[in-house]
Formats: sequence, structure tokens, C-alpha cells
Amino acid sequence: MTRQPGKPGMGRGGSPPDIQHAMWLARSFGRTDYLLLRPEDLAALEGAGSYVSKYPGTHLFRQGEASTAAYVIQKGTVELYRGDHTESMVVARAGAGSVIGDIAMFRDEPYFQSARAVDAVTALRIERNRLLPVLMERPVIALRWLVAGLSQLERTQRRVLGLLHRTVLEQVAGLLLDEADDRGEIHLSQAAIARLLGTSRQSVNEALAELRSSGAVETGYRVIRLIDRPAAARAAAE
Amino acid sequence: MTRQPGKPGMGRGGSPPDIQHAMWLARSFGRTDYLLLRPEDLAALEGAGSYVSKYPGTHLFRQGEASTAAYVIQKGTVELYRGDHTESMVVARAGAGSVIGDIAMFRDEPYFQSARAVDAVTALRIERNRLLPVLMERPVIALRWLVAGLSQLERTQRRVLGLLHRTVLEQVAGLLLDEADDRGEIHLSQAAIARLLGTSRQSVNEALAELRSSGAVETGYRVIRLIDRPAAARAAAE
DNA sequence: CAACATCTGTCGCCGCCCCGACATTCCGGA
DNA sequence: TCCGGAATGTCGGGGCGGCGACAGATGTTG
Repeated sequence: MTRQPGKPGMGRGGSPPDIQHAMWLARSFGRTDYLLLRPEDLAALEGAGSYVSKYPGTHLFRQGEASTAAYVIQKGTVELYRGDHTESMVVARAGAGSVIGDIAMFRDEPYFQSARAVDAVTALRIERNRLLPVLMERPVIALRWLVAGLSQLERTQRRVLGLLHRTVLEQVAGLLLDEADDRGEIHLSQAAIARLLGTSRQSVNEALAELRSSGAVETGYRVIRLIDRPAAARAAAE
Repeated sequence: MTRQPGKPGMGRGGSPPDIQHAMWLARSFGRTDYLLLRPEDLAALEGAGSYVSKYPGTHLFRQGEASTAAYVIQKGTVELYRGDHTESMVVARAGAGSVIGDIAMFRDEPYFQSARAVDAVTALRIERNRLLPVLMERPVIALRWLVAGLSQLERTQRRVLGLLHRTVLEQVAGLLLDEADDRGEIHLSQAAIARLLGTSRQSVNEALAELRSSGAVETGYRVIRLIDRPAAARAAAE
């Protein structure tokens, strides 16, 4: 996922339907292009909710709360995690275009996990009571929503496979390939990587040392640079 | 779950969206548990596909094949796995009401995993070309399909959490609680359990020995009986 | 510039679990 | 009924990785 250095501090309330927004929404619902979202459908979805802005570290929702709404992320990255204050396990990271909180909302159960903004995040918040009629009225949007959910499911299934029978070195290499931006840089602390993989910081460090000594990456303060992509891919052994 | 008996025929073709229907949906979405697509939903989809029967051990589809259709399981259990002939990793097990193969089909990619019948399986096979019109025409079905997919996603997320920082003993205990039938029996070989958890048969055996010595279960040939559910739950440490 | 918080890099200990090997038990088919 | 395949039960060796500890490096704040 390419991360854009967008400008911070936005987030106004009611805005006129924006073509930019429409384009973004159209892109956000999966890579499939045989079903096009028409402008009026987009407007309907936007009209059913409102945009919220979150500072880094703040929560969109917490596990156990009543699930009254779902969120479509427009900008930024959100970390979905579960656990108490002492130890938390990261379930997934969600970027622009991802839908979060909809599972609990559709099933009318408390949120199963917490959602915390990693950086500056803006998201479209849609209440359950207002979403269902829209989805009933506009099957195209329902299908788009479906494809988004299924894409998330596939990513999670890949993660299960990544956790099974894979050494920490392979997992780290795979994560770096996933998370690198267009300049081949990954801006994550080693502790953050460890929490993403459900492993310990020390093991991540050891794996990075291995990759460094083989010339695949360079490591710095809060930044890792991919030097030799093929070498990293070989270490990931995918 | 009590089901409204007086519910008339759902959503016929060109009728305007029904708010009543939306409200009913909102109420009925809770507590769907393992029953994902319900029999009446299946009936509505029957016209778009045809039933296929599979003997134990045969495949509904294999990873890498072109994804032309999705399947809704009507009876039996299907194992979704990935890997070559030497070593395979089980991604999930799917029972009656589950939808499989839809991810790849909607995204128009080859199947990401293989689906093999564990026991005698009958499933409704639906081609993409015929499914999409039905979903467009009947938002109720589309929403149920959506909820089915999201439920699968939640189960997979739970599995991720189960793999992180959980000892084999805890995982085995959790699986037994999940998989036990109404008589408290689990009909799986220890090797099958091991493949489900991505661990080794010996470790599963050791964990079962532990549970047996603590009086939580009894073990037999291809069968495990839950004797003390609370004890097993304690061992699972959920 | 100094004090502080955070992050990186390493080491050693120890426990869980993978793996190979083997004996034993159970079940189904000829 | 007998036999072969499959499943269970157990042991020991070895390795990966969690955990605590600590030093040095790097931003950050007053």
C-alpha cells in the first residue's frame, strides 16, 4: 500500500458531494472493475454517514463497546487489536479503503476488537440504522461492501498461513515486502513489527540482523530500507 | 432462534425497497452463530445454480484453478487447505451454510486454496455469471451473503488470536470445545487435529495426555469425549 | 546543552515444540 | 479369523524463540 504524505488537519462537517470523494470511494471497494459504482450510489453512501478525524493514538472504538457504527477509512492507517492494557495482540492493520467495525455491527454484537489510529486518520462513520436501508436500496453498494469484506478475509487467511510453520525470519521478510513504500522504506519500530507478528522484539532484531548481514536490508532508527528485494523475497521463502 | 412464521415471500423483482424488510433484517441479524446462509436463503439461490455431490476425499476445487463458481455447502464438512502434496496447511473448516470459493470468484482470480470434502458433501454450485444478477435483484440475499462472509472473517480473526501466544495445550482445549457435538464427542484423529492447528501429532498427543490426566477428557480411537467442560475451558485459558 | 524517553543491538538461560523412531492398539476387509 | 494399514502412546535430541537484563545510540524536550 503506498502511503501518501497528505496534508494534516482537515475534517470539516457537512460538505457537498465531491467528485474526488466519489473517485476515492470507487477505488476503495476492491480491485474488481466489472461492477462500477455510480455517482448516485456514492452520494447515497456518503449521505448515510459523516466524516470523523482522529489523531494518532486515539481510538475509533474499543473492544466490548456496543457496535453502533461501521467505518470506511479514507486516509491513514488503523490498527485492529485485542487484549487488555498489559498485552495486546494485533489482529490486522487497515489502510485507506478498508471497512472496519462492520462485523460486529452487522451481527449486533459488541466490538470484538479495538481500533486505534496509527497516524492521522479520517474515516466515514456510518450508523447501522442508516446503512441497512441504503444497502437494501442499492445492491451495487452492497456488492461492493461484500467484495471489500471478502478481500479482508483473504488477507487474514494469508496471515494464518504466514503464522503456520514459518520462522520469524521468514515472517519478518514477508512483512517488510508487504509494508514497504515506493521508496522501499518501512517506517516501523522493531517493537511494532514484533506486535504485528505476535513475536518478541528481540527475535525481530535478530531476524533483521540476519537480513542485514546478507545485504537484503539496511536498518536505522525507526526505518528499514529494502536494498535487495529478491534477497528479501528469498528469505521470506514464499 | 425463533423464526417468524408469517414471513411472506421475500423481495420479488421490481418492487420498491421495503423499509419493513430492512427493520426485520436488522432484528434477525443477531446470533447467527454457525448457521451462515439459512435454508430459505439457499432455496432462493437454487435457481441460479445446481447441486453437486462429493464423496469423502474428493475435491470441489483445487488451488490455482480458474475460479468460475462459488459453492454453498448444504450438507457435510469441507476442509480448505493450501499447499503441495507433501505438506498442506488447513486454512479453515466449513460446515453447512458456509460459502466457499466466493473470494476468488468475486475478484476473478484463481482459487487461492483447495477445498476437499471431509465426509459426504452436497453443495450448491453457482456460476459467477448467474450469481451476480441474483444478488443485484435480491438485496436480502446479498446482505445475507455479506454477513456470511463477515462471520467467516471473524472466525478467521479469532483463529489468528488463537495462534498467537497460545501453547498447544491451550489450542487443543479450545478446539475441542469448539468442535464437540451435542454429546461432547469429537470425531477427529489426532493427526487431523494437528493439521488443523498447524502443529505436530506428537504435541497434540501430549496435550491430550495432559487433559486426560486432569480428568477433562477421555480419549479413544478416533474419538475424544469431553468429560469436564469447565476443566477444558480452564485449560484453554480463554 | 543537559536530562530524559525511546529505540536498537546483544547475550544467556530455559522452555516449548518439531522431528525421528519405535512399540502398541484398533479396525476393516479378504 | 487373520492380516495389514492406520491410529495412538511415548521417548530423547535438538533447535527456535520467549524472556530478562543491560549497554549504547538516537531523537525530544525544557
